[in-house]
Amino acid sequence: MAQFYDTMLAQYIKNPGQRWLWLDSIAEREFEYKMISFDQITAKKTLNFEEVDLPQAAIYSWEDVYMTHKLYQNQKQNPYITQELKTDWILKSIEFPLMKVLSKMEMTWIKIERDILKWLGMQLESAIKELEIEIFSLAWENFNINSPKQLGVILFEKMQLPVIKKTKTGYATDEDSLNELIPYHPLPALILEYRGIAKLKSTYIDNLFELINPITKRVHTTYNQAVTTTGRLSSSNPNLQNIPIRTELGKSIRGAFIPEEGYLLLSADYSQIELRILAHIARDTNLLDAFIHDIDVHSQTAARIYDCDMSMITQDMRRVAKVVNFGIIYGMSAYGLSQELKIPPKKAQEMIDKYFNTHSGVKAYINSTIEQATRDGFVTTLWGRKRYIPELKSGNKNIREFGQRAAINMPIQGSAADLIKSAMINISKQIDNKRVKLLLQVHDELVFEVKQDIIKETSNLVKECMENAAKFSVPLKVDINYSNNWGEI
DNA sequence: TGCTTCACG
DNA sequence: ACGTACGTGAAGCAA
Repeated sequence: MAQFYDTMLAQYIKNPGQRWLWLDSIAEREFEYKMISFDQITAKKTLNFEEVDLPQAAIYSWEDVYMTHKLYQNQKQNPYITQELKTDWILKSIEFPLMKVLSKMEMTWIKIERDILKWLGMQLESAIKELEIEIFSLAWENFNINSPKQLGVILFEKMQLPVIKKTKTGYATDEDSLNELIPYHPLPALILEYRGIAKLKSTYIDNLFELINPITKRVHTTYNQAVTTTGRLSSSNPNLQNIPIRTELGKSIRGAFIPEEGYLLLSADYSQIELRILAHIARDTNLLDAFIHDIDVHSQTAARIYDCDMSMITQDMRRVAKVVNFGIIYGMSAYGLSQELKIPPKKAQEMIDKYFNTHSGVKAYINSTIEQATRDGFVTTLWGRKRYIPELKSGNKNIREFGQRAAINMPIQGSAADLIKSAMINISKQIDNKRVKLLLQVHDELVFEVKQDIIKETSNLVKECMENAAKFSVPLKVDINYSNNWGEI
């Protein structure tokens, strides 16, 4: 088997925070060499050979080959990549093999039922029209509802509604602000409804429609392997990692994603993966206990925060605890929690104190991570993926505190990314590519297209692979679902 | 191009 | 006193 190497991925692993990973930027930075750009050799940005300056084009081609090789040599001698074994390991054991998995996923594509999408689009179109009429009559004039600027004038000047908060450029009209205005006037609620529908239509129906290949009836996404600072993938054109799911209307859009005739869509998602990883890294007694004994972790956290028995926990207490658990992973402040829960900052602070009093492992993890990150200038995942955080040394308190939150989050989010990447590589080696196709990765979820008659054994294989992708001090749990569309999964 | 808003994990 | 939860990508507006 031929050796694989990719200079861009190596550069990414060396420092995922670097903004420009394209060869020309790296050549300029590392070798102080300015490469000829594509635009420079083609007058009209097309590959029309009559308009190409051939001697220039020859140099252009040579540069691509030569600079790639030069960079390769440079990386091979770089003490960073040769001496730091773990970083080298990430590259060889995760990123290079993953490259082949992703390329297969990109070439497979996912099928879309055009008629469902078209029908939904028409429904939304008429809903939007009706809302427009209602909004314009309440505002006593026609205006562009999509323009935050024009909307601000209507709400805060014409209607004299109280200004909740401001942005750099004017009045804030985001969801939170509009929600607070609901008691004063019927307009804000209608605007929110309009926005929700308009957003779904333009981003997830109109755009998606244009990206369907008329012959194959499929869309293909691009997986970006070298963009995030934590090691996650991202997806674009279209972004299939943010297809709606949280509302009924959103879910109906997922219903248009269907499998090939004779196949089913199989979805496998890690349950509470980031909290499990936190339990493992922080060795927190409470979290370990919850996952080892398969106790609902949010209810358990609620019992600690409210200092009561698990049997006393209401739905609302559990909801609050869930917000706290997420907040911990993001390094939240009392203020942030108070905003999220719409409670006074003082109450939020009490809740956080209570959490840290009962979760000393998590508290110690946060403190030691910030200390280590500030000392070393970087954090790592369990697999050794690295992220530099220069913000930690900033003289600006806000920037510094942002660095601390990023330092708390990256080892958790990044380890989850490493984990699912390993699972993807493993699964790909074990499936029959004609009958089982990996289509999507959505951070903690994998979606496959599976021939109907082997759905049971494939489910088991995928579950096994994902749950055993790492040996942690807590078990990993994967939920499996399959259906004839992505909406019912 | 930058900003605002909002979809997802 | 100050700003305030991590990581993304896309659409639409305004300049």
